[in-house]
Amino acid sequence: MGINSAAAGGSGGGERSHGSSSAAAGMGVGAVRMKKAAGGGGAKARRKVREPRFCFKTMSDVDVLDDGYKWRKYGQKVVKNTQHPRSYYRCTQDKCRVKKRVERLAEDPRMVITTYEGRHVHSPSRDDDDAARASAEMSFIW
DNA sequence: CGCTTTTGACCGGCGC
DNA sequence: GCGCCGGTCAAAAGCG
Repeated sequence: MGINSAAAGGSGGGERSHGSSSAAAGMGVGAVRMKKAAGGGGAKARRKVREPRFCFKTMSDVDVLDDGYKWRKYGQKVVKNTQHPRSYYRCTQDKCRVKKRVERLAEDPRMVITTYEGRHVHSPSRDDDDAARASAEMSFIW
């Protein structure tokens, strides 16, 4: 078995609670930053309502599992609370601004926390190809 | 050829 | 008031 989802609460989903303490200083700090060359910075006003973020604990040896979407890595940074680097992924779909955050646990390198932010606006590719069922097990949870 | 990936730098907001 | 952290963007290079 390559995939074992231990989503705490899974669908229940109240995962966004976050301990808040640990990384505390940082969790909700610099999250909204616009372009750096916005031209003097200014004129920036985004929706005050943010998409809920779903945290999922996935047990796998690889960082990214094919959940049916295409992801493009756009950044990697190391967090203090974690001894491993955190990876940032973004959906490359046409209008899908969904963001995915992958963090590796220090105590359990084989366990990774996948945080999905935003909602997809198109259907997964797996609906067309059965072969993609590689993660069919995952779809059960979704 | 197209797309993806990698690193660095910068900034934003909060905390103390 | 200042420092700190995390997060995102930008560009370039390599590969299929």
